[in-house]
This record gives sequence, C-alpha cells and structure tokens, in this order.
Amino acid sequence: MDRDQQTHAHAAVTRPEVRTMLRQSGLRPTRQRMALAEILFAHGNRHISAESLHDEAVTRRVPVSLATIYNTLHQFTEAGLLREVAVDGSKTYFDTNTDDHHHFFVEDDNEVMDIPPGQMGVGRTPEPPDGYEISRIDVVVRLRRIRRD
Amino acid sequence: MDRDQQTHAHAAVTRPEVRTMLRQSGLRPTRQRMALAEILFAHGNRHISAESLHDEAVTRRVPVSLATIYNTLHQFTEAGLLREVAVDGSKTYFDTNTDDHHHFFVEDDNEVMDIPPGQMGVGRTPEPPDGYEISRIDVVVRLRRIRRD
DNA sequence: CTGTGTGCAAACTCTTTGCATAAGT
DNA sequence: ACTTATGCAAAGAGTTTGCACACAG
Repeated sequence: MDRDQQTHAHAAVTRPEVRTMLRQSGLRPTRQRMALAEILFAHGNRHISAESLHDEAVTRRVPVSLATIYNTLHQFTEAGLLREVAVDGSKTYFDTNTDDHHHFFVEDDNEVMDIPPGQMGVGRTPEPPDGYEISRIDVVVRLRRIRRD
Repeated sequence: MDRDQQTHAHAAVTRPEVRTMLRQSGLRPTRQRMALAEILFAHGNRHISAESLHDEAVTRRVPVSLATIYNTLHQFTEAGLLREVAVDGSKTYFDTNTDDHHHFFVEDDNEVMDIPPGQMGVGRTPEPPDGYEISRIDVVVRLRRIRRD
C-alpha cells in the first residue's frame, strides 16, 4: 500500500522546497502553511480530511485553527497542489496526488486509497449531453471488509 | 433527456400499485409514504435530494415534515426502492433507478442525471486489496456547461 | 385499542464567515 | 509600515434525534 503508486506526484520534502512550492503558487509561506504543506507532501500520497489534518497538526505541536485548515486546503486545491476527492459521506477529502487516478473507498471506516494506476481504466467515455463538456471522470470502487462469520 | 434510460426500473404508477409496493417492503402505507412514493415513482427515473422532495411535496399540498422525508428516503433505500447516489457536494441524492448504472453530475448547478446504459462501461475491474471485496463501483462523469465567451 | 409513524424543535456535524489581532515582506 | 493570514466564536447548511401526538390496522 506504500508502493510507488504515484507517477510524478509531489516529491517535495525539504523545508526550502516547500517554501518555493508555496511561493510559486502565489501563497505567502507562513508558519501554518509551511507546516501543513510539510505534513501533506513529505510522505508520499495522502488522503486527508480537514479534521484529520487538524488532529495531525495538533499532535505535531503545530498550533493552527480549524478555520485556517479549511482556508489552506482550499487555497492549495486552487493552486493545484491538492485535489478534492468526491467519495461518499459528508466529509470532504483531499488527495495529495493530483494525477489522473481513481479511488477505493472503504465503507466500513471511511478510508480513501488510490487505485494503483493501470489497474483500472474507464472503458468508453460517454457522450456528454449537448451544451456540456466533460470536466472529469471520478471512479470510486467501494470496498467492504470480508468477514468470516 | 427523458428518453427511456431505464431498463426495468420502477414502473409503478397507480395508487394501488404503490400500496402493494410498500406492503411488500414491509412498510405501512401511510399517507406520507404513499404520497412520497407516488411523487418518486410515478414519472420515470428521478434524482432527488431531501430538500427537493420536500419542496415538491409541499407544492403538491402534501403535508410532510423534513424529518419524515429523511426517514422515508432511508427506509425506501433500505427496502431497495431507492439507491443513494454518491456524487459531489454536501447534499445526498437518491435515485429511483436502482439498476446498475452511472451518473453525470453537472457541476454548475448540482444536477444529477443517468448515463444512458451502454454508453459507458468500466474497463477493467481493479483487484481489491487483501481482506476486502468490491461492494459497488460508482462512476461520476462531471460535466461543465460549455460557454462561448 | 395498540403499535408504528409523524411533526416539531432541539441537537449535531461539517464547513464557512466576520472581524480583531498577528505575522510576513 | 502595509498587507495578507490567522484565530476565535458565531453563523450556516444538511441531517439526525427525542418525545408527544396522530393515524393505520
């Protein structure tokens, strides 16, 4: 599950690189944004919710408010550093892998994971109705834990 | 958009049929459930949210509370009369077409529509991780209105 | 009658907003 | 200094819940 399922996703790890990344996106490298970017991009692909990112930040002694978490996630998404994942549930998830790919969604515990590229291809792209164009195709393969009762 | 994109979905229309449908699902045919079922199943496939169903009921002079709308939608879903559609956004949508099919989602105005069957097939089904089995595959083709600026 | 369903209002979760304070350049 | 970000608390949207009353069988 930790194999290289990213193709050319963020490899930024070091602090200076994160700083540059933010600058290039037109975002001032503030304490919070730096810290959040490091959490997000330092360890390969991740799928996080506002709450989980906040928890993680608090654990790492990075003082940041939930409001700032939301601001930051949206700013990063607009800047193309993150991708919003539309799975089920009321929560919004963000994916640090912005490549074209699809997701598994574990229904039992609301977990999102990437589907390794190559494992899944959308067959025929449907014809969009008149006046519309396709913006994106999202595939969610919903999983259920196998239980041997 | 109103062509026969349903395969064998609900064709129940008449009041007695709706009554039977509810009975068979183990639901007592109360005023509200009857009225809501008629709204839902009388006119081909529909994609509705709790709010839109409530609005429609109010318009038709069917007195029903939002709480009952939610109850009913969930009961119908459990009974297999409806299917919950996981598209984007905070709202939950329900589909009167319970067949295996996928959806267009118009980003501009949060509208859900069926993708005509045959127009889209999932290519290769991905291998679920160990200990998991696939419960369902949801494909959402997100649409954007074409604008000639 | 008896039990299930319904309506109302309050509670809850997730997310957004307004405004004073703090931090970046 | 001057501008943009942050934090807090309050507001908002969507959904759920608890309990008294109403209705179906």
